[in-house]
Amino acid sequence: MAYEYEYPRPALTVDCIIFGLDKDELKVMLIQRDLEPFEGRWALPGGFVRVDEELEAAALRELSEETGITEVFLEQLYTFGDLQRDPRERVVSVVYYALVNLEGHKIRASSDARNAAWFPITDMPPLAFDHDKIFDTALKRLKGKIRYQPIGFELLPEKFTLSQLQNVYELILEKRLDKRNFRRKILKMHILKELDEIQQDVAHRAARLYSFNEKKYRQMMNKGFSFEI
Amino acid sequence: MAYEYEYPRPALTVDCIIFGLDKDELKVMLIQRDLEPFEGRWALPGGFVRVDEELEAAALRELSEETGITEVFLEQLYTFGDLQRDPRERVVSVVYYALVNLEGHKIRASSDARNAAWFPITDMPPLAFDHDKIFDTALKRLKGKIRYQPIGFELLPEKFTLSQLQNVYELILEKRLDKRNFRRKILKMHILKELDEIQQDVAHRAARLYSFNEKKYRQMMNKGFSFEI
DNA sequence: CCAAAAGTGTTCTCCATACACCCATGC
DNA sequence: GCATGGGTGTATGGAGAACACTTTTGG
Repeated sequence: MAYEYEYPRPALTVDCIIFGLDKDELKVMLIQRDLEPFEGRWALPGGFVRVDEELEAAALRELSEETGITEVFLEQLYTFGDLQRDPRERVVSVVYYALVNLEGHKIRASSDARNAAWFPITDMPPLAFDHDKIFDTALKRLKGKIRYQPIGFELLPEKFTLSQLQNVYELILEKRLDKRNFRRKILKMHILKELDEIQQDVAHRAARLYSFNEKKYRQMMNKGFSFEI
Repeated sequence: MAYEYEYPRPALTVDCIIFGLDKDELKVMLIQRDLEPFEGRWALPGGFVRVDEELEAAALRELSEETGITEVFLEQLYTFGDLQRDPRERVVSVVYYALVNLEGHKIRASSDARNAAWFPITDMPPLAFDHDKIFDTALKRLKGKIRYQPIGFELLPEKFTLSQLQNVYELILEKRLDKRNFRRKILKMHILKELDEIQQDVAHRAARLYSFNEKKYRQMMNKGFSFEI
């Protein structure tokens, strides 16, 4: 079956840039291409948007096909449309970024035959298409956004310690934070629920666990509260 | 000439939401549709992306065709792709927002037969398609962005008074600011050039004129300075 | 001389920052 | 008992917020 249009149309794809926290490292999921162009190169997962499919649904589908993840923080990043970004034809790509925790979910590396892997953001291979540019844009967005929206929690398991949370901020902002000041600041916001549980299986004093109180956060947002680290 | 594809493709458009400052009011440019669907309704200017045209170039072309403006602040806002946003067929729209000054440039209301006009953001008519949603998104972005990026200047003529600048912030943030604190804060950043000129033709004491020192701003940005109101 | 907006300093409060030691636990 | 990270308080400086009057100019 073929479709006819009066004017040529750009192709429309979605790509996903999936950030995952693995112990003390921030990583990105990449897929090794098995076809030309850029055969053998690593690339962001993505694919065509079906004509009867929402953009976000397409991103979720790609994400689920590649990683098996279903519940995840997902947000539109930017739309990339440079004329030469794909050597085959004009392709405009709406890019979403996702934040996941690699310990909480058991994430399979890949669901199909393609080779998929997590790469530390400090040690990325050269990417196919304009995906290096997309990666830079995503990282910049992440750095900006984490300071004034509570997305740091999305990278952690539901229950986490304050040190883990601080570690997320230090990784993304690329600077050391003062432990006492960080704790005072984040606790003063009253958006964390202090649990009656402690860390397990660590070779030192076990830390208290907290969870993000999203309901409270929404209530406070509606009253003009503004998150800021 | 017709083009064939194996799978149906969504159509791709750009829309522009153009904010203009007119005296003490923030306005948006709208175009009255002369065709179905939504005949007679007001809508954001926009049109199809040509297959050999950059996204931003398409936005600039629409903008120039509708307003005659060529040099203008333009930035990608978001990509809207809801299945039912256009009743005729699946249309994905990459939306850009622009900031212009209505006094500096002589902006014609419209270049073609279509009816175009500026509407105060506080008094908008119901819009065609999902353009109400786009408008809300744009306004939210503007409110967020103006606080930490120097885009307020884009709405003013090259030479402006501090009161005019304060007025821009008050309009967009929808709150009154203290005159002395505002002046102290903005001047302390050293990103304004104090000109040897004063306001003309006002029925009261004439204020000093300033201009935005973009070069200095860039230099400071590279040294880690961060703008914030 | 009146109306309208320009321009200007000080005080107080609060928050960000800097900083070091003892505690609990597992091995 | 030792290594490892957990957990805690205070002092200081700087920035934001609140606040009112005089000056300049045109009409």
